[in-house]
Amino acid sequence: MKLSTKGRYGLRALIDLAQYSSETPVSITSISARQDLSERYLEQLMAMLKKAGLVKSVRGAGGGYVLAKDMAAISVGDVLRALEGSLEPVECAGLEPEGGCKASDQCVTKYVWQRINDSISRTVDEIRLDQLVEESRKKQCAGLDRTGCKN
Amino acid sequence: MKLSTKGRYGLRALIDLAQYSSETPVSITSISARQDLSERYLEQLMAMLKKAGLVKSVRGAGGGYVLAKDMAAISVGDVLRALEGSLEPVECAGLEPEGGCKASDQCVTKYVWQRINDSISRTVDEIRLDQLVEESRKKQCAGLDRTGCKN
DNA sequence: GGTAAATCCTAGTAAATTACTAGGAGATAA
DNA sequence: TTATCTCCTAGTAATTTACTAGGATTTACC
Repeated sequence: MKLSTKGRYGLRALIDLAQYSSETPVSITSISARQDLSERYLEQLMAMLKKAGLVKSVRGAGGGYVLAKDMAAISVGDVLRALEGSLEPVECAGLEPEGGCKASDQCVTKYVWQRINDSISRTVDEIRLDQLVEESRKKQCAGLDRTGCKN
Repeated sequence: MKLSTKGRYGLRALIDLAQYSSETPVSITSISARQDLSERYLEQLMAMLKKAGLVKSVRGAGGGYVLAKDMAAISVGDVLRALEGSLEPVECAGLEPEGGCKASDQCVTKYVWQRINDSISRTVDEIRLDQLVEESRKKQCAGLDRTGCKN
């Protein structure tokens, strides 16, 4: 039940992007320098966020990334699902009649997995990027030394 | 953010044990037959549950396992934590001053991990084994064909 | 037009983790 | 004494993770 580095790094990167975004796009180089992340790896995470429609890219010199929508319209759930795939703790928790096992409507544990899933979803969907950026400004995280931080 | 087979199989096994427990202990052989699980693997899971104080074992012929406490005193959280280790989505979510990163009190993402952690904990700690056994009896899961079910 | 600064795209890969299997030692009821 | 159990430690194939590597392409600017 651990989040991978994709989710951890990716959310950090997106908060950073939101915080530093203005008219001009923010480059991977600058994000990875501030957040102490591998440029090459971050590149892949940004590709996932782009595919999910959370960021837009500007190619060429002076290019980079900008948020594709308003900060308030992006939830932590959107970000984590883009990077981690489904957040369901067990696959059968979903209601898809295809992937799920046949016994699932008689299955007691399914009830458990579904409740865990619901509580995670509710939580991540109610935290929005603008809240985090606000919080970050308050805490003056800009100068935060990220060296060695894995979260 | 997936639960491993330890948590999935182990919870199923423990519900089965609770359902079939009486004066006589329940053997791994019988649980694994009903639940379609590997005996050898289940052995290891039961050892973890025993170490966590959730079940007691009776050695020798006619032996097996019994719950170490009342069903109502065992939560899904107890079971999953025994089998999966901490359920925290990210290590720094904990308050341990040792393992956590130094920057953690200025760290915005920590707030996110902590909220996810809290919601998972609240959910799994409020579901108790007796509720699941009750539910299982209602649904008559005894005859449920578990062949190939991975959850 | 050339160059530097970017994103884009695909592969490869070492390390860790998962999900088991295997082999036997020890305990106990019949 | 034997069959049926738990207990304990190792081993291991497959998968996943967390990157790194090598370019191709696009674009601003001189």
